[in-house]
Amino acid sequence: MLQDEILFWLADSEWRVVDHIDRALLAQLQQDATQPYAALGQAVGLSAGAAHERVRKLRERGVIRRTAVDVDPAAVGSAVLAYVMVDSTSWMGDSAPAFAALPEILEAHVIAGSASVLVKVRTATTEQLQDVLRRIYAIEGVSGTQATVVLETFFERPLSPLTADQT
Amino acid sequence: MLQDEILFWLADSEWRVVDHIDRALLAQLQQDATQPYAALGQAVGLSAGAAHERVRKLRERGVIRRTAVDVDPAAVGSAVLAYVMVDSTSWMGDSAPAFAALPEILEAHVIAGSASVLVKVRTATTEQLQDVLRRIYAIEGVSGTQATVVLETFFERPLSPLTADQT
DNA sequence: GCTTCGGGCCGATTCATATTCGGCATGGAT
DNA sequence: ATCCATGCCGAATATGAATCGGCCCGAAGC
Repeated sequence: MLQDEILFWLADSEWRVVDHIDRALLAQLQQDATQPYAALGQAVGLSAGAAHERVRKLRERGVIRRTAVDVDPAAVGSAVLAYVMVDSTSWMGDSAPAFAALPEILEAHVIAGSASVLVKVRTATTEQLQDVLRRIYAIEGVSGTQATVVLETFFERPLSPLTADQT
Repeated sequence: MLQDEILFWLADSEWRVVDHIDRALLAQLQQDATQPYAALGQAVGLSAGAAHERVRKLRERGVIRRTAVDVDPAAVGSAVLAYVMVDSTSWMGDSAPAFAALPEILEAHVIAGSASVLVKVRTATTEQLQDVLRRIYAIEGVSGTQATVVLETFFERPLSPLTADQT
């Protein structure tokens, strides 16, 4: 029945449907993408073949963007996490490449509010964090930075496909 | 040679080594964890069996925490992204479960600075965001919130294991 | 109301890949 | 100098991915 399904209108004028079974599959695959399709199917009440086909289509449609491993930051030498509010004197809308050029920057967003860009940074030490701030400051249009250092991370988790349930 | 390797001293008094080949493997697996071990091995100059063994150990040691799919937030109805600074009147160190209980909260960190907790939130609409703020406000000890709405995301990417290269 | 068509699921088959294993080479320690 | 541990290779085996034909709907058209 259609009420169980969520419909999305996309820019390319195409309807895409993600029903509750797809959501359950996505939730499973966010937990563990290495489990066999047989187990996956059983978890959502489908045969292995049907589960495989649905997952294939979710990939094809771009709902699943990719499959990747989750690496412990501390294990590869990035123990310091900070969020940086970036102030600017000019329009930052085209500055994405400048931020992307700094590998320590994990996320960069244009935000509403007094600052104009918010970035998430991971480094090995606070000295390296300072160096990243210096390089951010060197970006065209940047007039200032305000760093917030994380003392302890409660948790970081993926988006739950099961919660958001209205159009 | 030892100079090529990064050594980490861990709390449990055990040395763990992540050398440059491990880093290359991690980088590959962050790009695409579905590729066969044969391709993986070729990418780093190892046989499939050796690559398999290294990856197995990286999982065992917890360097690889899990393998998961990356889901497009918009496709499952979470188009609004916001960061929320949470002010409090008391020690928030034990409040992790209270934040974790809200599924729309993707990250929660204790921070240095005027606010005490920083959370990342995804919802379908701004109305739902407001509801999340209301629920955050209801958490014991929370005295105020300050939300910053993201207008455009430049990028979100995984930590690069190749950059952080000093102890 | 009946027929046709398209979509989705199932179950089995085939094929690719993961996983395991024995053997060899290297480097460090006794 | 020898022993031992570690890591790699290449092959054998087991497992699961990917494919395919057939069946069962529900919707659209006659």
